[in-house]
Amino acid sequence: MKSEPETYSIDQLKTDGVTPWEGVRNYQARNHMKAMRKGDLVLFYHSSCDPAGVAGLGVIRAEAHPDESQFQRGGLYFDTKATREKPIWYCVDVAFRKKAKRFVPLSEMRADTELTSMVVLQRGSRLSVQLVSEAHFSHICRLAGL
DNA sequence: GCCAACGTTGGC
DNA sequence: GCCAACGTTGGC
Repeated sequence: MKSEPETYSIDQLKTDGVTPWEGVRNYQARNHMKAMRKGDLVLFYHSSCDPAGVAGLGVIRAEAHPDESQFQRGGLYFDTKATREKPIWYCVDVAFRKKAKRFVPLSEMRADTELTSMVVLQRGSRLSVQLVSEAHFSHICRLAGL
């Protein structure tokens, strides 16, 4: 799961303990969240910053439920087409698990032949919620000391 | 249903 | 700040 640290960082998650992953407004990303199950592990990726990369580990605390921000009129994530009866956007609750002992920068991931097929490294990959294979996941965890 | 225009993402 | 990639919108 990607987040701009200026908006929401791994340190903020550590402070909060758990947070609803609100504001995702992309159907594919939403569907990835709907597929998540309690206890699933999450790589927390810092995007649009220097350096970008994997900053830590989260765990799914609650499965997909309606994203409250879609109902907040005037709010950044308000959606006129969404109703309580028929919500459009969903979010999962993500709990803090661990901060990377070693931050894994994107540049290092790109240089790593084990990770060449990882979704986040593909050209134009902008999805904020992506599937990570077991192999890539454990490799990143090794690099990060997680 | 096509596709141009536009907005957003996010690395560089 | 640039720009490629890509999703969405809306006219036709």
